Amino acid sequence: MLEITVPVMEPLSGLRRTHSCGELTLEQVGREVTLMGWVHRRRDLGGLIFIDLRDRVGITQVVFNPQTDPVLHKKAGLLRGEFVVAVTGTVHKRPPGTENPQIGTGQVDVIARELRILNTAKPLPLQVSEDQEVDEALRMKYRYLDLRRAGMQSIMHLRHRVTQSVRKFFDQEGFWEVETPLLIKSTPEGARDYLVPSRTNPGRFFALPQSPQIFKQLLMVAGFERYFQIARCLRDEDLRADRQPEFTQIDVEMSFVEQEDVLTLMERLFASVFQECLDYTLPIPFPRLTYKEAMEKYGNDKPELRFGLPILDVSDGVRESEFSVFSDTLAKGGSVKGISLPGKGGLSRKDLDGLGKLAESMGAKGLLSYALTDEGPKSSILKYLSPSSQQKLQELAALKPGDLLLMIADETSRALDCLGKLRVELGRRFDLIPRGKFAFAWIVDFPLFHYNEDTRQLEPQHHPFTSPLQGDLDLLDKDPTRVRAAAYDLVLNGYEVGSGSIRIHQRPLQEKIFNLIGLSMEEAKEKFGFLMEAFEYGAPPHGGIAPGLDRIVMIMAGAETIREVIAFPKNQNANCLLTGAPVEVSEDQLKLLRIRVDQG
RNA sequence: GGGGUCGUCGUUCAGCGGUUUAGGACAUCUGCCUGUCACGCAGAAGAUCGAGGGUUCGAAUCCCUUCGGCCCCGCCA
Repeated sequence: MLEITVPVMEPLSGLRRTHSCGELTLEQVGREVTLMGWVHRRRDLGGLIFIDLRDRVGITQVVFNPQTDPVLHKKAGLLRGEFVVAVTGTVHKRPPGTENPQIGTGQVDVIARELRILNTAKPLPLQVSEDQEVDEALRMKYRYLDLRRAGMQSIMHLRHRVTQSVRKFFDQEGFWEVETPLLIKSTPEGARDYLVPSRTNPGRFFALPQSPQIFKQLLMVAGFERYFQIARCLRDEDLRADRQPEFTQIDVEMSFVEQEDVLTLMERLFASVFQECLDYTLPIPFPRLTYKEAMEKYGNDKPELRFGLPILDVSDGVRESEFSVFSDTLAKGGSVKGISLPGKGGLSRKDLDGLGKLAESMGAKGLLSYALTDEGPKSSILKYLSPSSQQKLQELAALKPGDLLLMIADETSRALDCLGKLRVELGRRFDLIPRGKFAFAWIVDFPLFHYNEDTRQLEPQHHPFTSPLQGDLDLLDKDPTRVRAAAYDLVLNGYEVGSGSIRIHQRPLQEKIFNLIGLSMEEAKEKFGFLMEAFEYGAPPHGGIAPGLDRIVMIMAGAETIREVIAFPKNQNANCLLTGAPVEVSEDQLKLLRIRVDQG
């Protein structure tokens, strides 16, 4: 008898997989099958050996019996976690009482006739077969193992289905998928560019695209009319849980459309994608809020709309109060803003202090409360509030018995900002945010510009190719900060997941905007002359949007960070912990590019 | 650039100035086990407590510095 003591790696040599590990049912009983995959778990009972064989699809139990084939059984005893094997055997109905209802293939097992060990595996730095939390740095270093785990497989499969669903939708709608260049001209406005030196043009550099913006507009000038691209975008900026240096946009541009056309198309896109990929019916149309409404009701331009608790202006309720925080704030033109918390009037002093601390950490000077308890109104500033003030306050906040009103008095924008952050945290703490809900919304009527105090210069809120709203054109000269843009953001569960606009398609207006943001005619020509020239050869009116694929999939998957939905993400320092990139390069490489590194 | 937080066997977690020879679970190794399915049982090996410095009779534990991970501010047209 052949004595096997160490696993020998064997070739496939013609062996073909007949089934996946996820598809065997009672239907295949009696048939000989060949499965290939990884040893997920082994249960060596001394006699019988059970192997859970895993592939991308599922898990099938393979049985090795020492009585039917002692040599094979001995070989099976050498198997360890994550060995790669091919098994040929017969599908059997499991003996009664040994079925496993937890897996789809649990009615059957495969009695092995042949086992080939295609590769071995060392003991693992992280457990593929278990769903425990593992240090993220370790996951990144061994990302190929991390990606084997069920959770990551299902997320990456979801991502695949989303991109396929997006492609199908756009194809049906008559859009052409076009690839735009990765090596492009650097235009240092906005985010920092990743630069690529050109060996054939020493001393000159390409930039990697922050988005395909200009090229998709040129495609409209080219008469493509409807374009989309699953496009990689690159920005050399600092990272966040929802920001990676390279990320993917569903880039879209259309000719002969107005804002409404883009919005409704996107609503149909996401309704279709969510239905197909999650079997979730999105209510359309999505709610639309103006930028101003969003700021006033939710304190930011990407409101979390899975729950209510809008911010209220209660200034009128405390206008007559002699409490100096109120009077001073209002005298200086600030506001008193509040959030009404139904049923939370019974919170203890300690709870309220905790919320106060929280508000302070969010930039508030303090948090004031007013509660309607069983024993009547309760507030640390009760003595400053006359009965009529209280009456007014209760009306403004629609307070019912048992409710709590939290207030911040400050410069209006700061009060809104703090309450906006507080609102979301209150939603979390009091568990007001429904799980499994997807609340899309549009934010519209953004200002075209914002004023940068440091540079004393108007800057585009979106980008300089955004068209002003038709009705606000006359304000461009009079009061540019009041000009609204034909721009729109798509918001989902408190994340900005897309941003778009109707573009400028006429040279004179484009020149005017460049001028207003302080770009001289020379600079404008130097940077964007080719675009303005294109506008002179019959550019159609056009507009578009670019939803962020990573963020949307992250939210669909219920993941906490964008890294969870990217196969090989960077860490917070924009390093790849798996490959070690970025790395220093050799003197020879630099010489070829005529680059010297300042070791500073 | 700034603020916060974490770092203990391969993994995950406990220990947070002294009954610690740093403990459990999983993984690994050895033995037993023929219907297990997170198999079970018995045993073994495995950790200079991220690194460096300091305080102390005594430091995984307190302090400082530093490195690394994560979260946030700035930044992201």
